[in-house]
Amino acid sequence: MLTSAALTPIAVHYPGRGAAAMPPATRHAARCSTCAMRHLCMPQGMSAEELPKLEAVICTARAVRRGESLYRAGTPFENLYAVRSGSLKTTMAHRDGREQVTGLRLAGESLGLDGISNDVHACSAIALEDSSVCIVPYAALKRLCRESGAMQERLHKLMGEQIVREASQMMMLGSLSADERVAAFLLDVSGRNVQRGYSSAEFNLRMTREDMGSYLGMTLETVSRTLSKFQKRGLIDTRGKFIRIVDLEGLRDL
Amino acid sequence: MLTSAALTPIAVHYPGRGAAAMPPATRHAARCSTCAMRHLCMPQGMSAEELPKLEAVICTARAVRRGESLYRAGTPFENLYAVRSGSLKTTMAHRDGREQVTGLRLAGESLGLDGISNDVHACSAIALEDSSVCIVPYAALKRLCRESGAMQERLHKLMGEQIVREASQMMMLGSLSADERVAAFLLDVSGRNVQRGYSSAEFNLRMTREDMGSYLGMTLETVSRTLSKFQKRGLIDTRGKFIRIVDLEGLRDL
DNA sequence: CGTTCCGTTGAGGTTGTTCAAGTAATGTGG
DNA sequence: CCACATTACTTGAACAACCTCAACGGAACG
Repeated sequence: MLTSAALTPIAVHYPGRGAAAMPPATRHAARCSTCAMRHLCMPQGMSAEELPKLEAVICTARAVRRGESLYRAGTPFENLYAVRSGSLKTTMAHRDGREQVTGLRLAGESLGLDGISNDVHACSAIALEDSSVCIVPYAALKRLCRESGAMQERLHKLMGEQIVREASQMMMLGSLSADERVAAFLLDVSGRNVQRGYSSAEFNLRMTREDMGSYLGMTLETVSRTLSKFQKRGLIDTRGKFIRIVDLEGLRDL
Repeated sequence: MLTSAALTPIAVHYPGRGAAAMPPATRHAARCSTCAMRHLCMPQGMSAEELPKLEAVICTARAVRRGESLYRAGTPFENLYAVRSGSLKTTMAHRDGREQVTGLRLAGESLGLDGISNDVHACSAIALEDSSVCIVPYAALKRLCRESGAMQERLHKLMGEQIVREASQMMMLGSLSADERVAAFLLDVSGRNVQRGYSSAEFNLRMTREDMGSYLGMTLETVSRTLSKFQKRGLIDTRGKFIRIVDLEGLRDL
């Protein structure tokens, strides 16, 4: 769990700015070993002698500006990533060019597993705000996994988690109404914020209404109308991309 | 790729009966090392000395009767499985009890990865016909993966494939019309048949219309109407659960 | 400070759902 | 092996949820 104070301000106190608002010194202090990477790289039970190897492998950082892609569908897969600050969306395209948002990654979460099956990325990853990621060369990580059972376990869990998360998303798309989907999405983001040590009630969702709609299988207009409706009912309080959940139970009950 | 002649009749020549139609002797002959397990367990590049270890770990079989569950959501995760004959669906439930079909597994495909993240299964797996699976104890497989890079690679690819498959399914649910979804589904099953050495044009889909609807995010009535429409247009030829694809290109063009 | 992108809201249309009835398959016990 | 019970599939008609098109106000950004 990411509880490092260094990252907290990014999401909570500088909601409109992202990583850019964090002073460079702080940014530098938030090295992988003390921040988001915990989640990917610091399984409990990793021995003192394994840790340095791990850090040697993983700790290269990369900045991605808002709108830029970290990787593109169809390009060779080489690295996994952990979001250090900011947030990204993953998208997938049809033959006919239609694109859909398939995922949202917040600070502390991992990225890039879609490339493992074919050595080519199946999705594109695009920054929703100026962000920074840790680069984890897959080949090196694989080697490490053969040396360390804890590391192997961690990687398996990461993949397993994504499998379950995507299955839940399929369920959501397949059997929930528009209202239910929006509510479930807000609760999901809220829950992930709690996991990462942030507020469950307030957050900045850097996706546009169109991104949300694409992710939730509906149009941007329906997203907007649904959020307005929730607001009228006193369930949430929204001002553009900033969202406060007022009645969490109310959202859960649909 | 599963090309064993022993399995072919199951899907092609005994469409109405499933594994039950195969004589017991044949069934016994179709041991893991020669059949479905290839896909899970016989990565290219596995050395002669690794192979026996592998077989020692994986080759326990289990029969699952139509309608029975191989595992249930919420039960402890211990094994992965490879479908040896027959087919299963995976389902996931909401808090409120609503169930949705989240996957279809044909002979040669793997099953159970949904349990890795939490050591508890997230889905249930239910046989669509009398089926048989190979049991692969996860703990033993993990050990093996640390000894064999090829095995590690294979497991990673399996998980990666499921991640990509589920992302595609999300796309389908999120942005395709009912017609497109049904067509995509038929093409998907057709393609998987080809991969497994069967006919791309003819197959028995043991799911009910309700299962398909649940999987595709629509009602059973819409599935039925859509299939009827495709039939009228000369795209497919259906008689209950048996489906022949007449105009593959036509389906691709929507 | 203008331009572009984003968000909101309304009116009307379409797709897919719901409810209902009837028919075909499947499985079971006699 | 047949008659029956059950489950699965098909089709129709009315309705609702969501989409499309359109117009406008506001925020973000160079």
